[in-house]
Amino acid sequence: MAITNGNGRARTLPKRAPGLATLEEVARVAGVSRATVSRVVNDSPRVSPDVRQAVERAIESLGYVPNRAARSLVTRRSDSVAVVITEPTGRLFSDPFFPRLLRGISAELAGRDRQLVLVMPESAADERRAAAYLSAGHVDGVLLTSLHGDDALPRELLARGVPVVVGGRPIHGEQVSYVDVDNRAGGREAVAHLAARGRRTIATIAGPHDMAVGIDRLAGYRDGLTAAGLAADPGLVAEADFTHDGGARAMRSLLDARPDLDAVFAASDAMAAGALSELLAAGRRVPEDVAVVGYDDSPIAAATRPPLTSVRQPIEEMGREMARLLVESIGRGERAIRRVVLATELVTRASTEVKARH
Amino acid sequence: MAITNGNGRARTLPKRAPGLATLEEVARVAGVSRATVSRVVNDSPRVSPDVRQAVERAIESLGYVPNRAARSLVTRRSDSVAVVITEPTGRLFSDPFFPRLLRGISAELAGRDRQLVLVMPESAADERRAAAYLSAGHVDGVLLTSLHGDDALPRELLARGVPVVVGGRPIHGEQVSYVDVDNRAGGREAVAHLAARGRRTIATIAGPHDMAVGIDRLAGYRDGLTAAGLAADPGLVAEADFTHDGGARAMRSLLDARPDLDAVFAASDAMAAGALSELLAAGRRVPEDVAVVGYDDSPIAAATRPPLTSVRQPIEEMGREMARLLVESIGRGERAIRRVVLATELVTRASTEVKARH
DNA sequence: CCGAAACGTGAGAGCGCTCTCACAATCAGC
DNA sequence: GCTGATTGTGAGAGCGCTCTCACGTTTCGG
Repeated sequence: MAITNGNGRARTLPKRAPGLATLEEVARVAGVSRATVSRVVNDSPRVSPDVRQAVERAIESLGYVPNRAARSLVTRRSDSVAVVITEPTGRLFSDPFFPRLLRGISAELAGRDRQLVLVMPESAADERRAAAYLSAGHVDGVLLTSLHGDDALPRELLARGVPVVVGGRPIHGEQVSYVDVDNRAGGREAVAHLAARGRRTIATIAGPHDMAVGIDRLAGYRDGLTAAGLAADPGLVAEADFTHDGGARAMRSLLDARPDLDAVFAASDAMAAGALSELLAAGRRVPEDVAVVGYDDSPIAAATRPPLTSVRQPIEEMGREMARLLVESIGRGERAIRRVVLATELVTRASTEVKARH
Repeated sequence: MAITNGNGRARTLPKRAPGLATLEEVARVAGVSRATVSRVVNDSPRVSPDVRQAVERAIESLGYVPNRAARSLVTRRSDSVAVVITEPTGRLFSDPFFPRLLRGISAELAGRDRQLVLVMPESAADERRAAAYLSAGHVDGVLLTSLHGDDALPRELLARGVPVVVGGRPIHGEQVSYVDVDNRAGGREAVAHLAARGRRTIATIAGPHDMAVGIDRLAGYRDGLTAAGLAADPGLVAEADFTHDGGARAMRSLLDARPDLDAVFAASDAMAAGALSELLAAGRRVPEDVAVVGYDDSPIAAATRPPLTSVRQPIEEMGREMARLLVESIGRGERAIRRVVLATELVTRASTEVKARH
């Protein structure tokens, strides 16, 4: 008879799955104590070689796997790390940033035998719940991505003593470890590339001013202008929201303000694609009349006509680095702040290269 | 002095984080027994209203959060669910399928108070490790996506008694619960749309023959031809690998075989975009000479010129449904096989609509 | 108004593990 | 050969929780 409690779960204790031995059983088979088996399992050096071998054989024959819950209970470690992705919209779906980042994180954590717990709050209520969950010590550390400027989560977690590593420079200079790509250098390089090809009136479609990527890529654009000896003009700067349509709108306003522009650097490929559509609709040839550079080197960049020159970021690497920093910080138990900035790379395609005439 | 064991972790037991009360403390504050607090926490009906209220007040004042490890240890439940994403390449990065799916899964699990453990094996060794991990009872159930035909994982897990729900119809008709979108109906609808606009020589760029999505969308294409009274011609069918370049190559061979074709249905937006580039390069006008339909309704579809008519899939919904099926199956403890197929929707854009002349 | 059933609560065991401590055996130094 | 350190091992406590069982109290039919 199935009696259920308030949760609708069966009340009777399920039996341990067959084949799942306990430390106790391994100890009996190996003819040693539980403590010794535990030492073997945890790689303690204080075990004699022959005993170790006997235990390993017993483990093998019983297919023993440690019970994480029991271990967690006593060590007060969960050996799991949360990845929090709070993305209202846009970037989450418009390019493969998150899958790549997750892949990098996952690869690094798997190698260190840590679970990856994914948290994707959608509403403010979700975020509250997530914060409570993360603060409750259910995970050993937290990886945060795409903070919006006023995000209190990292502060809260740090205050609770939960190790945190952020992906992307936090905008308000919070005292927290982070890994970022060198967005500023990427922007600078993009503009240098355009200037080297003779472009003199280089516009930019910047990302939102309240996101570090938006700010940094714009700063890089300005650096690039300065380096090339070109004048900055507010009429050459438009802001959009990283989306295709936003990019198209921004392009329209740039064309209104400066019909003479001969290049555009967009802070995302989606925006660059939108700008490209708009340029072609306005009768400009790309790259002959206007060269276009995107950012992210996403699949969109290869799919447009002409394909887009774009700034590639080492996203998997960023994920790996985040995981590495976090696990090290957990292991050491210290809370030193570390910052890692990874280099970008410009990928050249037809949107900036005028074919030689012959 | 920091003494560390073989793991390089601090040996001394960390103190429980301040503010993290135990059941015991709550019981003391509320003036009841541990068992009663447990009942309140677990929504047992057998608690009198006044006692319940007292306990809830104590929980509130102490900021009590149950320790999952301790609970898991006794219930033999982890209240966590693994999501396994095994994607050699391509789909993981070419469209936002996985982020959306994860979002759907995450939303559903959060509402049911379950953790989402993400597993992304990259190598065969990773997969072995993942299989061992998942079989060891560390999670209550497993959500699998994008199986390659010969994947033994679902069988293994089922044999171990681990509940499994698969995303996407398994190709070999495995006896396993799954959620899929109606790829066949989507293909049929795409072709019907083209036929209704007077297209008579409709080609298709199919996905790989060893993936259910490839097979089903092609079957839908054939259904559509039959329904429209059009003849099937092997020269109108090309196979590609879901990528942009693959789509372009397939388009080239289709144009060679049937230069008279007036429409193409591609089984992914990336392939449709590749086909589009190729068509334009070959001097065909889209949609005037050749109409193009993609699949997935990904950002690529909106970014091409002209934008692509495409088949939209309810991906978040699919994730939610997968999570729902899994959690229900865990809760009931039964292993009945369930199948859910979700409807698609055709999103019409300029690649199939010739503007009326005036 | 009595006995039985239903209800609300507490005591206590024990989930599987790690870690401290105690102790026996071995080793080194003189 | 004795003392003292070092090493390998086991006994045992206890992490925080859930669940069974026992028991006192209320409810209710006859």
